[in-house]
Amino acid sequence: MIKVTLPDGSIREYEKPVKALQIAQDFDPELAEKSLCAEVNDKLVDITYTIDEDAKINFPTFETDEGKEVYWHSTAHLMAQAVKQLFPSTKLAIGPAIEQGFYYDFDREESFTDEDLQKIEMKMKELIAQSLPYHRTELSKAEAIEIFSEMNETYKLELLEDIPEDEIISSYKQGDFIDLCRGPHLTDTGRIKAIKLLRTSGAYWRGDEKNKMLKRIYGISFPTEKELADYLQFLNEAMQRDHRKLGKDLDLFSINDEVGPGLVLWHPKGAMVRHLIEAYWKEQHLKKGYQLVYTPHIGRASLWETSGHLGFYKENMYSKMDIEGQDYYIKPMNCPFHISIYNSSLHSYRELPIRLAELGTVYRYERSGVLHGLMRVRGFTQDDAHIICTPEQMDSEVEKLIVFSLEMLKAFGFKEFLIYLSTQPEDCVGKKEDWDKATASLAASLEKLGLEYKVDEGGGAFYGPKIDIKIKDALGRAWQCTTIQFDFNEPERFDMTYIGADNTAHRPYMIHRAVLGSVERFFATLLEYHSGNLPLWLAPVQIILIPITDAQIEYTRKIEEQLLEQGFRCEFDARSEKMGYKIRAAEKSKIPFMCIIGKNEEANNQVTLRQHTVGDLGAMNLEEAISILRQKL
RNA sequence: GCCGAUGUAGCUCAAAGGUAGAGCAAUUGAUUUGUAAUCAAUAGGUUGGGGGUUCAAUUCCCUUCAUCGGCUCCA
Repeated sequence: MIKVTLPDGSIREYEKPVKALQIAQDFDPELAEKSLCAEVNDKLVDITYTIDEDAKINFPTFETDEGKEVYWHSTAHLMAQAVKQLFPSTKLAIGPAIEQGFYYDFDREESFTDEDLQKIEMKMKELIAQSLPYHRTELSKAEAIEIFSEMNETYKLELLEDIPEDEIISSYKQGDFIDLCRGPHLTDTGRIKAIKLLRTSGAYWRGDEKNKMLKRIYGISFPTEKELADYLQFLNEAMQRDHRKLGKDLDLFSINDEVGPGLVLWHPKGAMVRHLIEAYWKEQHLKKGYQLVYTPHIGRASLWETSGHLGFYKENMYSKMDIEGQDYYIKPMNCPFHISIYNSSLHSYRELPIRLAELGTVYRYERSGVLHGLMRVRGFTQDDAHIICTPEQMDSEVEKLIVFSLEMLKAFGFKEFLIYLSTQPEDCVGKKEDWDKATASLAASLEKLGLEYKVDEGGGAFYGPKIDIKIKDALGRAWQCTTIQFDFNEPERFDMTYIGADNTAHRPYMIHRAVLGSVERFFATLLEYHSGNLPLWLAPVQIILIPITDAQIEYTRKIEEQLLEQGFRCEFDARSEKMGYKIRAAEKSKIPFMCIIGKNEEANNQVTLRQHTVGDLGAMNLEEAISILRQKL
């Protein structure tokens, strides 16, 4: 007798071993139709899997992450089959499902062209029409090696080497195509309804740039054409809200060839937004007990030797410059300067924690291929601070910091965050017990605050563990903003001390932290998040004044004066164009409010307000208009 | 840095081995307009840079720079 716990919690008993699919059909025929695989005791298996003992069972559909993963993974196999049929000499590497779709890496001399992709897509559709079953075979390692060496799939053999001798290895076969794979898979290729190959790229074998560069094809698939069309539409919309496009359209910033790649020119409107972000940032930091500092952009080589940057960070630093025979470097980080400020005088434990904050512009070498709009640049401004505290203060400082960071991000409208805790890497400085203590402190704070987070095992900096908070861009790519990092390295190197209650010198703890991360990246994410429709308090131009005819220019000027007096940022469209034209222009430049003034308004001493994307709010007197505006601030 | 694609007017895009064209934006003039484009005229480009092939290159080839999509790395 086998007891099966069904998705709704009920239990059904079977006399004999039974296939998952059968259970699904008995439970809910509609679900059985839609289920892509089975989840037996929290392990994903084929829907054809036979259950021979008591089990808890679930049936993931495409609506679930597990279902999508299986669906896309099977599509990756299908694509590989098509590629092998069209280009038989191609060797297979790996082909997993990813967050949005799947890819497969191939070893082939030639690159895949757009025409190749089309051919592959056509071939995939043929194979879909044949509804080829995905057939699972379990093998010993020796058998697997035999099969894949016969096929000369050297990458698969390399993968096999890493699998322990006694482990059961599985392969999946559909039609004439066989692949080393853990599974599970769909029942057959006919389950895949709508496919699209999206792009090609290069990718190193096993992600290591010392290895051969393979040819990767990315694609996606869906159970219906409609879902595919929706997804392509989403990609299209994402393009519209790309910060690089918005930056150009709204004249916020540019990156100029002659100035240099990765170096940002902030145009007046972008600079206004940045100013507003920074002003808010400063205000908040002062409220939280931070002290503002300013530090130079370059420092002597000896400073960077003391800090250790010339040892461990040299690859990201620009080459030295010579000043009267002395070597100087442009700063990739602000910490040595902040520490120098701390070290400029003696500190008592009573002064701690000391929190030194600076919007510090740093320059880091980034390889040309990684630059990306404002998200990855070579010169950027960190909203940096260093918290120097006693070991006892560490917990409460970390906790305050997490709360503060989330508050700040929420103030700009962000609601969803990805939080990571990165732990001790192999190469690192500091004692293990310090690491454990600091890591535990970070984890404890996150848990105390009830925040969900992922642990990035060994992902810490070499000088300490850290918490990172990431925000997603328009395409769902996550970008790091907040980082809270312990530092066991620099307090030692700079011999930082404070005088304790016992009147002897002690080594303080130091936390590096950036809440927004970099102003450039944060600004970009902010733009994408709001699709360029910045909240009123951040909009570079808040109100555009639109006189309907020249006759109202004088009256409109008076209104403008009063709005400016009230602290609003205004623009005036005095062109001799029709109102509709000016409204269109204002809508396109995403100005939050329009103040439209014709002869009626002037006669009644009123203004007409129109809100961006909302429309006409009607005529009212100026006081009313101002109170509406104030409410939106 | 590596793999691939791209680079034409401020923006979006055409064309083609015989020295480039449109729409929008800009400028000027006319128009004085009631909630997403009034009309006309003008101006704007050594087709990213350098080199080569050719009688002729913006087009073909090489090289270099930059951008885009990834890999790798990170704020």
